[in-house]
Amino acid sequence: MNIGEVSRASGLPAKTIRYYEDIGLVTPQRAANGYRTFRDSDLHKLSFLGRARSLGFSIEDCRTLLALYEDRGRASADVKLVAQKHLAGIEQKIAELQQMHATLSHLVHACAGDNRPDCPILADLAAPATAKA
Amino acid sequence: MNIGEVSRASGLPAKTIRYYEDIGLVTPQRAANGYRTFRDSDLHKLSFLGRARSLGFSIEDCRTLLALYEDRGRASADVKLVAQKHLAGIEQKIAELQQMHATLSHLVHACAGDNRPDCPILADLAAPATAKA
DNA sequence: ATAGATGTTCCAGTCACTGGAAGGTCAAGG
DNA sequence: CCTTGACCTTCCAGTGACTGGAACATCTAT
Repeated sequence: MNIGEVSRASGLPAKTIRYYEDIGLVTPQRAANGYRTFRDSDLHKLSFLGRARSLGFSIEDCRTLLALYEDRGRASADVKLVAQKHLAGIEQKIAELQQMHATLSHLVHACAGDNRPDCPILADLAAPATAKA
Repeated sequence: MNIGEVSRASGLPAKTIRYYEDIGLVTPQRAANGYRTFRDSDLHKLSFLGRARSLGFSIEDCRTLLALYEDRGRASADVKLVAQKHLAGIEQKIAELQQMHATLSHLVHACAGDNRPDCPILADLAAPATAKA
């Protein structure tokens, strides 16, 4: 398979696939004309990567997960640990975003949004330490 | 005030303050020795920026908000629009993260986490389109 | 005089791509 | 045989918002 075909099959942009080769996540073979030639196993890896990335795993996590996937003697505990750490990171990000959301939605609600200059949003940004509402 | 003092007062790292000068968000004066000299208004701006950034506004949003803040003839509607767009972005990110969280926590839960190789997490990553649970 | 804290600039790296330029290769149609 | 268009190649630069570090100047206190 050429890169266009694996791109369609994996859902990953060709640019991304080349990048993954660059950083050593896949190692397609080369045809005589210089074109990359992907085996089924390469496509499989790329799909794995696409799915792991879509769950928010970092590239380094993906590298680890891929290595574990290919290690038939792995301990599932190792996989679980990677996933749990990532899960904790996600939870933290959600909490941060929810905090922002609470503050911002409160401010947006309080803002008239008309043609007058008075604006509680700007007032809040300008006066951080002040108690509000 | 020198950069160290405004750094302590604003809570922003000196590096960040220099960066903000680089991109034109603040324009401190210079003393004869080449040191940056910050006025109260500069510190005020930096605090504003720090707070806006902590609410997740992009640098470009911050630039807009700062301009609106300093425009006494602004319409609060303009401010509100910026905030609402940002709020929508936050809501989308939260939704994405919650989707990831749901999938991942399900998988983590299903994984024994022992020294055997069988692992539903890897199984899921390897078989994306398959129904699970 | 000197030590240590503070300041300066500039360059490079982060993360995971993404865009674009400049050019080689291939299959189909005239 | 030639051209057109789709596909492929490499390489360089940019994204966002800093952050780290090197190499050097300046200030403050002893």
